[in-house]
Amino acid sequence: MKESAICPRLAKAMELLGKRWTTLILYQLLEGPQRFNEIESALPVSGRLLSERLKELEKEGIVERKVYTEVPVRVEYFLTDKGNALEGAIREVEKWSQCWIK
Amino acid sequence: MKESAICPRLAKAMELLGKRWTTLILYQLLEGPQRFNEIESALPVSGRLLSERLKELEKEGIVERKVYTEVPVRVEYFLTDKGNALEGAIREVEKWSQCWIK
DNA sequence: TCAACTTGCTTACTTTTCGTAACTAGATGT
DNA sequence: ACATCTAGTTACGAAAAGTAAGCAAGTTGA
Repeated sequence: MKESAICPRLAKAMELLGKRWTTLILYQLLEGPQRFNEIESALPVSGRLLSERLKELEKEGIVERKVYTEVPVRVEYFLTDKGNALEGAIREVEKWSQCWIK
Repeated sequence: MKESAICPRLAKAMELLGKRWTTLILYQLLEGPQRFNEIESALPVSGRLLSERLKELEKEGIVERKVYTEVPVRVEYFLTDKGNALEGAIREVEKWSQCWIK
């Protein structure tokens, strides 16, 4: 990698959001808190990748994880303030896709 | 891959925009038409990937390519209407990154 | 008692994509 | 003939993604 002329914050943001599935996972979570299996069913992403992405997003403070020790165990993921702040961007992409994707 | 519950248009959009470098390349082109080497210098992307991405974007009608047969040859890439329509989304991500990325 | 089920993952393995660097094509200039 | 410039392409090892099977913990059913 060579040095970049672009803003490092945007570069960092795109390093996160540009990863496969990440934005669709966040889009899914805009609907509200959701369980692992719910997200997995809603998107064509495998458990392996979903687990990986959710960990990354948790580490970045975009998503939080809450465990309910029920039977069987229930784990819910939801957006933090930082995550919810992405709604504008995600909605813009959604709008664009409605207008421009055949 | 299994079937997805989410809107196929958004899925398609994210398949494009979610690829590494794609959004940063478009961000760069928001500045105006640019040559291959200009984009390559502005971003930490290699010629190999830049070439690949620009072809994809051209195929999707998001970017256009114009060759000037000068000495040496000059090739400029610029956003189509479809590409420019992404400005809102890209600016939202930019704003988010300014507010939320350390 | 104990096999079976459920959720939320993890591991193992294959295929695809990426990153780095070297190389090519076409049109000059020296 | 040889070096130079832009705009790529090619080759190849490394990293990431896709697929499928396995696992732990608690509970239910026989």
